[in-house]
Amino acid sequence: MPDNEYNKIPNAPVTIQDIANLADVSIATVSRYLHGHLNRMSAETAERIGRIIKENNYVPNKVAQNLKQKTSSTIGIMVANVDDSFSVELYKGAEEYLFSVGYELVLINSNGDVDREQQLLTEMRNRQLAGLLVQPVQNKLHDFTALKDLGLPVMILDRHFDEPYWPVIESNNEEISQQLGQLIVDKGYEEVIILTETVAATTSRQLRVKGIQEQVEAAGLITHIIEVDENHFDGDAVHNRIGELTNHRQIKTAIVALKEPLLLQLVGLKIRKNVKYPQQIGIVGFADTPMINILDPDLTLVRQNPMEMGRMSAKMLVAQIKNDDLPADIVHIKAEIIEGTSL
Amino acid sequence: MPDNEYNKIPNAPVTIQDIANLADVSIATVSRYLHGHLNRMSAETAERIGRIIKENNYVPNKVAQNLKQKTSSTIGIMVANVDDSFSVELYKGAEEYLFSVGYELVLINSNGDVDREQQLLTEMRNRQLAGLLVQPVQNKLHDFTALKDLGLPVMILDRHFDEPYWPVIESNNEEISQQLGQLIVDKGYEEVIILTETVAATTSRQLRVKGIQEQVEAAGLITHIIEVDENHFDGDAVHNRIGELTNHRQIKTAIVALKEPLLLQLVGLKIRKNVKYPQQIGIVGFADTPMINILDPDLTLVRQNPMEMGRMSAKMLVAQIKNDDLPADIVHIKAEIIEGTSL
DNA sequence: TTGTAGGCGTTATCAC
DNA sequence: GTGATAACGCCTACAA
Repeated sequence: MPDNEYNKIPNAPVTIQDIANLADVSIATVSRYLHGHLNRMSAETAERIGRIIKENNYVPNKVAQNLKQKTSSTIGIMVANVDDSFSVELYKGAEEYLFSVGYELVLINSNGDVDREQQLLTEMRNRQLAGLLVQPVQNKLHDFTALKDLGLPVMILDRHFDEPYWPVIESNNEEISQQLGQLIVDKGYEEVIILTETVAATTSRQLRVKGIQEQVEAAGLITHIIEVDENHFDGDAVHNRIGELTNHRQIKTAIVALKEPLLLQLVGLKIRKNVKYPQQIGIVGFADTPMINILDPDLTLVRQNPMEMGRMSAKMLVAQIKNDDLPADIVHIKAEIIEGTSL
Repeated sequence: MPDNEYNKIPNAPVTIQDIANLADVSIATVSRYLHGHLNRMSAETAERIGRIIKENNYVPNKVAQNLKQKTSSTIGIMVANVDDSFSVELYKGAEEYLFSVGYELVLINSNGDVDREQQLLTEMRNRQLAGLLVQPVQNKLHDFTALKDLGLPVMILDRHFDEPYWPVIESNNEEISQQLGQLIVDKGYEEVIILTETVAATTSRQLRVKGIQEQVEAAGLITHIIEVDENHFDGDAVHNRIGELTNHRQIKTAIVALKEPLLLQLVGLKIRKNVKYPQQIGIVGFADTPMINILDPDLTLVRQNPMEMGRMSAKMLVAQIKNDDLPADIVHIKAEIIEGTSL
């Protein structure tokens, strides 16, 4: 049955064929028009096609385009935790750049769950994405090989694997932590408590602990690590543990929160327990949102630049897509220490 | 050229045709296998196909499936502002439900920009999405008609339009604001200051102001509205203005922040300026993240339930997709007042 | 139980 | 200048 009779269902999207029929040309000509090959047709034809496209509100079907072209202008970013503003900033940085160069960025959340990550990864495999930005949940990606086989351009954010395969964007975790350690030493602290989630789970935590310890222990200080579960934070327990470790605040101690939510908890404790900082106890932590400063402008903190990390990773991803080769292996985005009075 | 010779480029994704060749059956049989029609083939065939799919790590090409089926299992959610945890919670609630029923949810950010919203909307039109969740930036959607023509299932979150077309999920803004107004009256306040971004821009703000004013002015109190730009918050200016309005705290005044970031700013001011609350000045605000309570557990606040809003909207969207009809016009998700001591 | 073939909406290579 | 037409990978009547 020829297509130029009107047996369309209502709301059926208009196709290139519809436009061709209405304009009385072939779909090839319409396609040429759409791709700007206006020199290959008469001015009238072009005008007519243009008008009819406008009138009928025609937009090419991306799915068909993607199928044909075996790629799309959509890039995915799989973040570890949308609740974490760090992840959101990664998205924003990447999105800003990608939008400016004609890609769309689509976010999915592995929600800190490795199985979920695995599942989403397989689902993304056959999506005809142009590329993928991944902030892995842990130190390794499970579906590693499947992605490799696919030849899909990938960037790894905020973590790295033992065997690097894709380029990595990270904060200069070790370096900045050394600086922080040095600062703690310089300020005359006698002991250091590191408040963190399970250290072994991510490279960033490992590097931070390493950096701080190196510097601080070289100066003869003792470090303690308190590992907590962010989702079941027991303020009183932590407060008591800190009390024990500091011999009830007789020892001048710096407490370092390796992650913003933990720093927040610490600030909350400080307010509630009415502890006097930083005379005997100094606090400092990693934090990336401006918000925390609204609350306590005097906090000393280590500020990463997740937005820049997102932007840079997007640039490198596009480079991969275009050149089909890998730029650098690993790029460090500088974090900085903002000195307040809490340390 | 027949497809069963190996002229594939390396990394070319394996197709149903490849599997058919390797298994020595037709693609129809493989397709049947994939769709679980195992009764329509011999056990050996099924076993063989299954094995070969495993071995070759085959996953059907979603793009081709979508093109053929004219729909997909992907749902989009366009949020007004990823920086706002409210938007993120909407996403999470929707995602949780959709994931459980086999859809994927993909987030895009209009970033509070109506033009951006417009553009993304047109880009989404031809994406073969199964449905779309939208938290509009303002009281109206521009590309309204284009979406209508498409017959795409849509849910509107957190805003509503003058001419409702799609079902809406909202907080019970007016009702809860009336309750809040009553609470303020009951607590013996003499004046009310409402701190908000431009009221006219969104229905939720309008309804909140309306609810509070109704209740409070019925009791003879005066209300003042301070409209600020969240992104250029001038703490000192707001502090001074509050000072003027309260005759330098001689008048017992309740300050209501209509949005979490503004409440945060208020708390920040309170800390920095060392103002004594709530003897003369009470503060209360809309806030949705638990975080704010870590900082100040004594805050009285209005907590919406964005996660439930996301979940409910997702359910209703799926209902639309399945039944092709609209459930209810508008659903209100209850907010609640958490009483602390700050008001 | 299994295969053939047409079509989903595009793109692009040929022809004319 | 313009139009057929063969893919892209998959689904699904309809045959066999």
